[in-house]
Amino acid sequence: MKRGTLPLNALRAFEATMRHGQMSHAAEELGVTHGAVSRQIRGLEQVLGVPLFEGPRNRLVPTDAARALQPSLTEAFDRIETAVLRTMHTDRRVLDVSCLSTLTMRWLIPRLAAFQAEQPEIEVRLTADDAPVDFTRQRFDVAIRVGPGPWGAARALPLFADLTGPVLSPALCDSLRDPAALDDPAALLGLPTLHTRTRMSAWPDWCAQQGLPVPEAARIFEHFYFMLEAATAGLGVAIAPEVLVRDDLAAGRLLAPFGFRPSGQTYVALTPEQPSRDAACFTTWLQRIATG
Amino acid sequence: MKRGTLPLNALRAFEATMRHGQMSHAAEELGVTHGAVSRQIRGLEQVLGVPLFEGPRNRLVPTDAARALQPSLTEAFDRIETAVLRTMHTDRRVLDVSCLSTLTMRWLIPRLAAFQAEQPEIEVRLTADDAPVDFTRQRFDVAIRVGPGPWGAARALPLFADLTGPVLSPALCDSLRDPAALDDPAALLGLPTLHTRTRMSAWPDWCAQQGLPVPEAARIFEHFYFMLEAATAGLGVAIAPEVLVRDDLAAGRLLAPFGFRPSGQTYVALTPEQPSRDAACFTTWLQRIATG
DNA sequence: CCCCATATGTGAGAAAAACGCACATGAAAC
DNA sequence: GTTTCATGTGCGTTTTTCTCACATATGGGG
Repeated sequence: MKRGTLPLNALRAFEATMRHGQMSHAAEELGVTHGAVSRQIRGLEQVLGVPLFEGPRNRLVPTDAARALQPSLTEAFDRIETAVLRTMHTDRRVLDVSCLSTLTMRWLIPRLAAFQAEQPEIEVRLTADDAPVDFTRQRFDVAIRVGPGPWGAARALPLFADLTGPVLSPALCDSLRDPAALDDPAALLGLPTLHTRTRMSAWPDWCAQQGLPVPEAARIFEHFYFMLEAATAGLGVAIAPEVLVRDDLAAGRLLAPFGFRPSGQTYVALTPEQPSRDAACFTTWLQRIATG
Repeated sequence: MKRGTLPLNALRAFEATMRHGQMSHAAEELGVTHGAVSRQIRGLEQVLGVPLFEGPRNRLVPTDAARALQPSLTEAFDRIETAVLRTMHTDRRVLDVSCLSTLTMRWLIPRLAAFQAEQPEIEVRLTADDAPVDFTRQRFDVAIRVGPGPWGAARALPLFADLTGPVLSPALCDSLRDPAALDDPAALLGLPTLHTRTRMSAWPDWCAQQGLPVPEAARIFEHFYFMLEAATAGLGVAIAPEVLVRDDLAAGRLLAPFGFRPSGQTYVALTPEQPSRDAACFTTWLQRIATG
């Protein structure tokens, strides 16, 4: 059952349109398409029972009713926003961080306790994502991404280069018949090779680097960390970024007999051009542990 | 892609919960289940990054953050609602009329169709009430009241004098043993007498007029129109204003063997000193049908 | 201590709302 | 007449919100 209450989203779309003077600009502010705004406004006219805009399509003019309605709405939404922002920043300082999911799990989270110990009053809120980030439209303070760049209007702080190479478990390594095989990358092709849908080019790229034929995929995983778990379990060889397996290497859970090579991409911490103090604090800490 | 905007629905659920003191009541106001309100509030806590309620589940207590947030929200939503309602009534001409509930039911509503036929573009919105009306504080355009006057700053248009007298059903009338009894008002005291809490003085007043002793109350009703229904059903004799039984008399459902006498009070249509055109139109119509 | 009443919390699926995409349409400018 | 600009819209997808049914927590009363 639909509640008989105020169409708040439509009112917000209308108010933004009045403030900006046209639906397209309001759509930008709201992070939706102009079609969504258009529909909201027409729906609002149905509810209110009065037209809000008139005139030619490319130059809509607000009606008297619209002009009369807007000031109250603008003040109300301003008041709500102010109150909400005040509340959000009253209790705890929240830092919204968008990070690649595997990097989050395998590199960032294990180190995050150190940051929390240094800055206990900042709450880091992680969101797993790898889509392009637009700080004007999304409520993130920091985004960690990997790529060749450039990074648009965002401020990019390089963390570390993306180094990739084959990794396998010690048990799998021992299963190689000839111990001398570890001198020859081609020996790996005799083992099951693990792939992930999100990085299907990993093996072809590595093989091209080595001047080797591309092996037939032994297993394809939906998620990168599934593949890494499989590698750790000895199910095969995977091409992995060094940063994602650094802890496993250090712990002896994985071996990287042929090391890692630059993929041409870089891990970066992105912020708005004018980051908040907490965002700057966090990214400075990221750079520190990235080089440590 | 998710828009990074204020969670308006959640804020509204929260605000309603604060105003009502518990989620279940807020849910009633919003027309949803308590589960929906519960989820909205917990989601809002996630977004804001602060708890809004604490304490035992069956007696949640707002946090300081919640208390600080609510006033702005309440004012903002009130403002939005006021502005929206004002806009909705701009195009359609709405006339807010406050009227005695029994008069509304038994006299005004049966005649209202005639007014709508004459003025189809005016929507008459009725509110049953008998409290004193203050046009500077209440959003009424017209109020219909009965009393001795005076009527304060309001402009009062007299409609008709309040005439009261005993009424009973034909069946009850026939049950009187002596047909000549209808010449003697005292004969009525041999029948069950009906009273209403809101007009306990009706019978004493009438008896004083007739020089008769006050009868023992046979039945007392909470509402006037309940009493009138009982009289029509032959359960007893009631003292009624003529205007409220005019249609029943004309239809033969009730009899008034001893007629009606002025009670000293007058039915009036009240408006602000400067009534709107629609209010003037309506009160003119009221006077016309009152004398017709 | 048990039972009952009251109020919130939640899994899962359904319903509703909102949206994106791609294109259509109308009007003004050139 | 063409181009540009801005809104309008069909349709399918996504997201949000909700319901339902039950679970859980807590306090009060006997």
